[in-house]
Amino acid sequence: MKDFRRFPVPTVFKIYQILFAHYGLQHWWPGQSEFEIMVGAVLTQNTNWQNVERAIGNLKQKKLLSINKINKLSVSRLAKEIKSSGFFQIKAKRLKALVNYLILRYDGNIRQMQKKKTAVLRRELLAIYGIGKETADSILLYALNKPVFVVDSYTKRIFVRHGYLSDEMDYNDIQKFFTINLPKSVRIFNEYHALLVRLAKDFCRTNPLCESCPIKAF
DNA sequence: GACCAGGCACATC
DNA sequence: GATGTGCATGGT
Repeated sequence: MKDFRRFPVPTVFKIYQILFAHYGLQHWWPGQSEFEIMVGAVLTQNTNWQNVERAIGNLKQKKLLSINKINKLSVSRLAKEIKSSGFFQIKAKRLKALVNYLILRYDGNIRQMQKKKTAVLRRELLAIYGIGKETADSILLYALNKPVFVVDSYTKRIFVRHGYLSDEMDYNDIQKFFTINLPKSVRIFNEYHALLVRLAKDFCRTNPLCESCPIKAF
């Protein structure tokens, strides 16, 4: 039995406050529409965000960044347009699967989608080809404003290194850890995940031993 | 040239 | 259910 309450609310929240004080607002998710956020969530799978930005920029420039446009594109054409994001063949299929779902289930109307319950949406998203837990939760939190904590490899790495989580904990375990120990707030979940990514990019890369990490100040 | 980046599906045991 | 592998670009 894993003891998720070993580090109660004040600690997990305090770490959030420290990161926020250190880095400030991160303004996530970078994207001008709900659909753009969803596309970014798929394209960023195991991929540097800079490469994703190129791909999204290309789609925008060619006026292809819409549900209907992508629905009409062939997989091979779409793959060509998102090449810079890597894994482009498979990601083209994944994007097609996503827009197919949006059109079939919601007639391409994301506002309609937002009215549904979080648990229902999560099940639906996870059933789409190419959408796993992190991508589904990113879409729920950042595109649909649902209070779901997003776990990624950075989240685990950071909290394992600092001794708050054990290495054998999986996605569900880690998500539960944060959900139990934080107020259920879209704003906090949004900012916390963004801050962890910021910390990982900004600090962890050059300081693998975590020396002088802001989290250590706690 | 090696290594990494905001995962996922699928095969195999 | 756990573990291994393919997918691929662009920066460091």
